Formats: sequence, structure tokens, C-alpha cells
Amino acid sequence: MNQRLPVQGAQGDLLRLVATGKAESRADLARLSGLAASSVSLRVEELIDAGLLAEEGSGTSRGGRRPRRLRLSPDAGVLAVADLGAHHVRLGLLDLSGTPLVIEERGCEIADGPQVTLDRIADAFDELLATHVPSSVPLRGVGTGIPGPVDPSSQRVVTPSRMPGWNGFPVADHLATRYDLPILVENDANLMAAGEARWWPASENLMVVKAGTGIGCGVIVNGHLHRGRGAAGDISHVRVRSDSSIVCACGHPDCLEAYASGAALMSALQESGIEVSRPADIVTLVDDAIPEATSLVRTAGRRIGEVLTVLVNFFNPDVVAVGGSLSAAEPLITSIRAAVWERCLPLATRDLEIAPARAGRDAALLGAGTLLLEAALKVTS
Amino acid sequence: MNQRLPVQGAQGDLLRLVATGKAESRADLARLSGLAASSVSLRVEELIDAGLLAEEGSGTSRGGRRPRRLRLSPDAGVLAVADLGAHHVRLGLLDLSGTPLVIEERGCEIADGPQVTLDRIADAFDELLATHVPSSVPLRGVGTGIPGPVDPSSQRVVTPSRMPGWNGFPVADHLATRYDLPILVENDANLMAAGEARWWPASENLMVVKAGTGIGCGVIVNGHLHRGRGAAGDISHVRVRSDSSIVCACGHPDCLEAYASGAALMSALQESGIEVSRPADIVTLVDDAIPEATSLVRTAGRRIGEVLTVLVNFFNPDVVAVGGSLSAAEPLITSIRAAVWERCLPLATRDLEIAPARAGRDAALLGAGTLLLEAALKVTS
DNA sequence: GTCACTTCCTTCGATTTCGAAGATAGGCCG
DNA sequence: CGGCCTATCTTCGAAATCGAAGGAAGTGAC
Repeated sequence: MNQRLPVQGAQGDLLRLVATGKAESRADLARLSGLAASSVSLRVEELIDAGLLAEEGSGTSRGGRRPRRLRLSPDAGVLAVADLGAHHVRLGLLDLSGTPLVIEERGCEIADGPQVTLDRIADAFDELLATHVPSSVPLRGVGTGIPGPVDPSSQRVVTPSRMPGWNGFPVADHLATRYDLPILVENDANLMAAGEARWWPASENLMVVKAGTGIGCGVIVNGHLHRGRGAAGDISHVRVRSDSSIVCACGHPDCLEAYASGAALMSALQESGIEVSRPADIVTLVDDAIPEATSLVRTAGRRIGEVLTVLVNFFNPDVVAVGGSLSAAEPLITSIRAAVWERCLPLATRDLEIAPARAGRDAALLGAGTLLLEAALKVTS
Repeated sequence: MNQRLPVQGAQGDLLRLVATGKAESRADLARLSGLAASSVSLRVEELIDAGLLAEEGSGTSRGGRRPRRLRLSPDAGVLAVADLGAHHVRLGLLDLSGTPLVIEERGCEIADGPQVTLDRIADAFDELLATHVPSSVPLRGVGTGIPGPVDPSSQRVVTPSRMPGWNGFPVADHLATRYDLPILVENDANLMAAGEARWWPASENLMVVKAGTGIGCGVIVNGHLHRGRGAAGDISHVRVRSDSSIVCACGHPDCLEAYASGAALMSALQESGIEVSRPADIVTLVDDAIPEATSLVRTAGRRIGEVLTVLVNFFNPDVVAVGGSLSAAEPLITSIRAAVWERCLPLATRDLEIAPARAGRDAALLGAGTLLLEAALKVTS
């Protein structure tokens, strides 16, 4: 159906282990793949001959002969990835090991509808490819993040809010008409979680909270993105305890999003006569020690923390990583921590780490790379 | 370390597929295991020679030759399993495919401490083995459910409530001094979830709520029990929205358990002057249409449902199964459903099933069987 | 420096696994 | 009832995989 990397069976596993940085040498591969060392050597030989892997110097000794370090060949291919926001899109090219070659941000109104938006992204990809990648290096996959729910089976957008014209649109099919390659379409918070997971190699169970204009969350279970039936990870429409009562856009009263999202904080600040245009502005206000902003952020953190309390008890993750533009405001994570430590079972918080996201603002793009590689290397048989 | 079934590598996978009822013929095994049909035939031959598998008649045709049905040999072995409650223990013997040979319930005070209790269970096992199993059929594993948290790495009981003397007790190690076999020690709600999972073969993601004296919950992700760091599945100490304020035994105010558990309902009824001694009595009262009981159960269901709302949005399971002695009260599940349908995202409830547990009162014992088999067949290499 | 030891990687014969082809056994239909 | 179809299971040579042995390239102790 799609042009795939010319690998078969075990070769794909090996390539993935190298690409994701889990293995750096033949010995690593043997340990992690479960194959015999001799088989690994053979497969690696083939992959090098095929131009997908390359040997590059030697690693550090672990007490014996130094390993010969393996890398994905820079000529093996590139991935084109995008992360769509409400008013802009971040997009770029990665090599097959997920290292960014070029990343840029462009203005782009999601309200223009899927056709226009996706074509604009594809045009940008073509432009970047022409400029930054020799024509001998092939494009191996295309992926994009969407600020709304994506049905994992059909890769369509389903019942998004704030995305007029997108409901039910077959994003993957549309991209497939332009690229005969593996295509990935996924919710942006899920991509972010997948990207973040690479920075916590010792943790199998992760929650990644994205605190930006909205509130998103992605879940990694046993090292893999948990999709459920397509909606997994939603925390924005959880009911919070509150004295007042705000009706959320979803029609229900007192959703977390209506109290603690960047959008909610911005409108609260504007009511106090403080001018803000983006969630990042709130961070600036907090850094400048504007009391209204700090207090608002602290309350938002406590509310998010209270919701996380339930989920930490239930899911019992190793790590809760907090990202998104608001996460740069220090009081946010502090009050999230306080709420969780206070209320959760000691057993659940015993070794729990609540920390700022490590992957930075390109987390979603990196995550798209990881998942795309997985898709491109899936056993074709 | 332990006496294991005399199988190696792929043989174990095949045996497990037959034992769990996923495969009934060589052809099934080939499809599910990914091995070539010829390899499957060879391995099956070996397993039959070893006395672990047996051929038994033929199955129904799918349009061609009828498959020769495979079963675990009744002589292959038995598993001894127990489920410990506060004042009693259910225990029994299963064959390797998880079919009960004998199950009984005995009085047993958990407050007598681990040594006494576990020895009493082991004595009961020996008795049942002598009575119901020919001595030529070997015992292959021993497992028990505990009404409290169990650390999965050490299989110790950790910070249990209502289990004086058990904190930190190495249950598995203690049993291992008496049985040189695979030992399983697991939280009772988790066992129940594992047992229930076999009744929902089409569902990969399951939540199983146990509504009895306490409120427990087990989670199945991708067909496997999710343990997290050992505490996963706890929902009893989630804070509920409430006008009044009750302090729970855990020290926090307004835990779900303090409002909606069988224990809480019983004390509420007793305050109204209605005599109850076990959660099952509440079900009787509801069946007799006693208004106080019905109303209490309905409120409890709504509270549980409100908590599930958060978890359904987040985890997005295929099925929420409700078990435990209280689940026989019809209004409970109805009001859980109502709360979840009302508040959850349409996307999350689209194909969600909220249903009474299917596995019956022996769910935990059956779950122990499933997990024990897994442990006994784990690759030894 | 040298000797013992560790790790990494390859070589090569033994073993396992595969997969195409065939044998077996039943259903379906005129 | 007799083809024709389908699915199950087995046979057997080809191919992939393994694992023991050994060479290569280090580290660390004396």
C-alpha cells in the first residue's frame, strides 16, 4: 500500500533500536533484540550494505573491547512532520533517528479548513525538502499533529472543538493522495507524550500534561502510547470542585478547561484590565511578579493537581511531565506538586516524579518522528 | 529457582494459548503465535508426548476439514488459588486451563495475622489436594489474593488498612518455604480484573470495579493487568463532591470509600435503625424495595459514576465491568451508567459498555489461575 | 610491560524454523 | 453421489538462526 523502507522482519527491529537510541552497537542489539550475536552481525551487515546503517567510530569501553558504534545513515531518509495549532503550524524535517534537520514556524489559520491548511503544510514540506535535503535522500514518512481528537483506526478528525470544517475529515487519506508513504495523523498531546517518552528512558508509564491555550494530556503505558478508543488522555472536561459555576464550551458545568486553561486565565486577566494575547504572556507576567497572574496560575495549578490526584492513584505512573507554554510559569508545577503530594496515596507517590517536560517545544514533532518510524518499520510480511 | 513446567521457549506460548482458550487447534495456534504451521505441529507433538496437551475429538468446520481439538491434559497439573477476605477465604483448585475442580469458602480472620492465616490456607490446599486430585497429578503453582496493596516486585503487602500485622509481610517468601513452585500474590481487585478479562475476549482495555465492603478497581491495558508501581487501580480514596464532610480512615476528607462503599452504606442503614451485617444484606433490602436502601445505593452509584467519569475520559476503556457483592443491586449499575453517560465525552462513551461483571464470585480465583499460568510458563531460558 | 580478565565481534557447523507442496478430511451443490 | 472448494495438518528440502569457539581490542592489577 505504501512505499516502505526496504527492510524485512528482524531488520526492522534492529533499525528501530538504533534509531530510538536504545542500542549503539551490535552487542547492544543482541542484548535488546533477543537475537543471537551472530545473527545480529549478519543483519547489521545487510543494513549497512543497503545504506541504512553506518558505522561511526567507537563507543566507550565497558571493561573490554570498545564497541563499534552504529548510526542510522544520514542518507537513509528523512521524515516530514508538522504540529498544527490554532493560528500557526510548526513543521520540519527529521532524520530517521529523530534528529531535527530543520524546524520552523509559520502562520496558518486552522479555521481555513482542512484542504487549504493541509495543502499549505505539504507545500512547506516540499519547500524544505528542496532547500535542505539532497534529492538522493528519500522522504520516508509524513506525520502531523492535530489539536483535537483523532480516530486511530481511520485517522480522521472527530468532533473537534475550535476546528470548523474539520469534523470527520480524512486527514490521512488526503495526505496519502500527495504522498505515497506511511502517513501519521495524531492528536497533538499524544504526539507530545510520545516525544517526551524518549527523554524518560527508564520510565515505562508516563503522563504528559500539556498546559497551553487548552489542557491536553497524553498517556504512555508500558512504553507505548495509549490511545484507548481514540479519546484517551482527555482531562480537560473533568468536573472540578468550585464555588462558582462556569459552563464550558462542551455544554457541561465546571470543566477543568474552563478554570485552568491558558484561555481561561487570559480572559480572567483581561477582566482585571491586564492585556494578554498569548498564554506565553502569562508566563512573562508571572516572571515580573504581577500578583494577579501569579495567583491565577497558582489556582490553576492546584485545580490541575486535584484532577491529577485521581489519575495518579488510578494509573500510578512513574512520571508526570508538565509541558505546554504555561509550564514555564514556575508556580504552576509547584502547586500541581503540592496538590498531588497532599492528597494521593503514599504508595502512589512513593517514587513518583512530577517534573517539567524535558523535550522542549518540539516535543510533538519529535514524537511524530518516533511514531512514524514505528509505522515505517512495521512488519510488512 | 522454582519448579516450572517442563517447557521451553515457544512451547510455553502454545500451551498458554490453549490454556486461555484462545486457540483450540493447530491451525489456531499457527495463526495466533505467528509460527509456521509446520513448526506448530512439531511443538504440539512434543507437548502431547510430554503429557501436557491432549487431542480430544474434532471441532466445528469453518468450511473445510474439521480441526482436531486440543486441550490441556487433565493430568498436566493443578493450581491452588485463594482469595482472602476480612472474615473468610475462598479457595480452590483449578486445572491448568483455569477450570475449577473444587472451590469452597471457609471462615478465617485476617486479623489473626499473616503466619496463622497463610498456614491455614496452605493446610486447606493440602486437604483439597489429597481429597480431589490423584497424587500423580502435580501441583504447578500457588496464588492468593489479598484485600490490600501488594508491591509487585517483592510481592509483599504494603500499607494495608484493616489488616493488622500484615504490613511489609513477605507473603510470597513465606509461601515459598512451603511450596517450591511459582507463587503469586496479588491485590484482590487486580485478580478479579484478570479473571474478568477472560470473559471479554474482544476487549483489550478494561476497568473492573469491585463494589463490596470496600471499593476496589483493577485495570487491564492491552489485555494485560496494569500494576503501575504497585498501587494502580485505586479509586477508593478519590475525593468526591459533597455538601457534608466525612474524614476517611486514610486521614483525608470525603474519600469515595467513605460515601459509597458497602461499609459506609451499612453504617448509614444502621443509623436509620435497619439491621445489616454484610453488604449482601443491602442487596436483599433493595430487592425488597426498602426505600432507604434503594436511595442509598442509588446515591452510591452516582458517586462511583462521577469518579468513573474522570477515568473513562482519561483511560477510554472498551468496558467497565462492575462486580463485588453490591453489584447485584440493580440500581447501582443503573446510576453508575447514568452518571457516566451524562458527563463523559461522547467520543469516550461511543462504544463503551458498562455492564455487570460476567465472571461471577470466583472471578478472583480464576484470575489468579490466569496469572499463575503466565508465571509458570514464563520463558526460563 | 605483561598477564589475567572483560567485552565485542566473527566464523562455522548444528539445529531450528520456514514455506511450498501434498495428503487428509470435511462442506457445498447440482 | 461425485466433483469442487476450503480448511487442516504433515512432509521435506531450503533458509534462517543459534551457540560454542576463537580472534580482536580493550581495561586494570601487579
